[in-house]
Amino acid sequence: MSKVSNRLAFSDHICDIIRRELISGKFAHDEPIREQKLATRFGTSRGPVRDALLRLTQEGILAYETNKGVRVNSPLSEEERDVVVGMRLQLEKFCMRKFIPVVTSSDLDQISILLERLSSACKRASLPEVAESDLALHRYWVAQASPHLESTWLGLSVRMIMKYTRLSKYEDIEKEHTNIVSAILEKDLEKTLIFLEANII
Amino acid sequence: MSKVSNRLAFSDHICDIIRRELISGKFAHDEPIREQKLATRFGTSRGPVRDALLRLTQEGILAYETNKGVRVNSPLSEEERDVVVGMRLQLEKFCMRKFIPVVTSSDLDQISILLERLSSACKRASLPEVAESDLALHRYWVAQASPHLESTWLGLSVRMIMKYTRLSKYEDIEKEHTNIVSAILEKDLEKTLIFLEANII
DNA sequence: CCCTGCGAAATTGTTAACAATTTAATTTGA
DNA sequence: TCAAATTAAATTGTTAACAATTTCGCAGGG
Repeated sequence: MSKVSNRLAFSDHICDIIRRELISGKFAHDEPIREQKLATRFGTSRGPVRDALLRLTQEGILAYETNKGVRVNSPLSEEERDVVVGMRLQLEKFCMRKFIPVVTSSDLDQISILLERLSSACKRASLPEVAESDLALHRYWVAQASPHLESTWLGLSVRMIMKYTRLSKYEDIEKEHTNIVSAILEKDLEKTLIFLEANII
Repeated sequence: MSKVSNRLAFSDHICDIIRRELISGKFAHDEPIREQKLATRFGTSRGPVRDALLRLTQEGILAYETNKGVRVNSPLSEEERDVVVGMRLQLEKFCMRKFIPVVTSSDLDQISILLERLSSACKRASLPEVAESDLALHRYWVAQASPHLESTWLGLSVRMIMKYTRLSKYEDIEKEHTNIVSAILEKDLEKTLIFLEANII
């Protein structure tokens, strides 16, 4: 029997792993996802897998049909993606306005670590790690500024990133986030928002 | 190929019922919600109840802690609510722009029925029914214009409505929606958007 | 060749039991 | 008396089995 972490339930772990794989394009669009297959792969029963799939359905990554299971949702249209980008930007700018005035040195340490992870992933040109550490960095200030809206933010961001074709230019991603973080270090709100807008497109 | 109506899974049903009760304020904020209690109430086992609670957690209505279960999420701050309102408005205006040019007479029939149900609920001053039919009406054009973003819209709308429903005047709600629908009937996009902005606040 | 039923296999939906963890109630000791 | 330790109860996490439903292959007839 596998060892279960104190804090995390199996279903949380499975949810994160599948989300990461969906982001990095491991599954094709409209491909059906079988509960038993994932259960045996993770060495659990179907229960936790089912929990994870239901949550990803609510995030909009998967689509669910009664008695037919889940499949990878079809991609957003260009127009739909533009709307999602606008909503995420609106949300994340709000979080940044709340965050910057109250940022602590501990926050800056954490952010530096997350940025370093992202830079490293960019240098290695590892798509899954770039996508994951990109989200993790943004998620930090969202969670700090407004934990209530963290799940809303995650849903928008994941759907955005799934349509992301820009992810091939790793050096741009690294530069954009370096700019954002250094603006945060200076506690320069306006500059931060400008770099955010340049990044979230 | 005509689509036969699928029997709804029990968890969907439970999810809808609990959401409605949360919207109408049946549970206090931070009140813990027990799986077994709901299971016996609905005459099922804990499985479907758990599915429903996890989905509502992802919508942001409930908050989840490992090994401690779910509780009603604390209400949004004024600022957070303003952001959510802005995001929902952005999304729903997009849907309306897509919807109005392609609206059919069948759509107009459906909308008229939904508006009538809302008016009736307003006249009876029945909070749960007002909240539900309000959402159902808006949901119609969202689902028609962009089914991909329907779950995103639902999450935003439910969190919005939880914060203010009890303060609203029913006659205002009825009038606002009558205005929106008649503008749709005239296929007047600009007028519709104006009435939408007056309603989603 | 097509297509219509008819099973058989695969898959999801639900349940009850058990394990792990948290919460409470009670005991114990200073 | 109060607080820490301990035990008991309640609650969530996980599992395996069973039921309901869908999907697929295939035979038979037009």
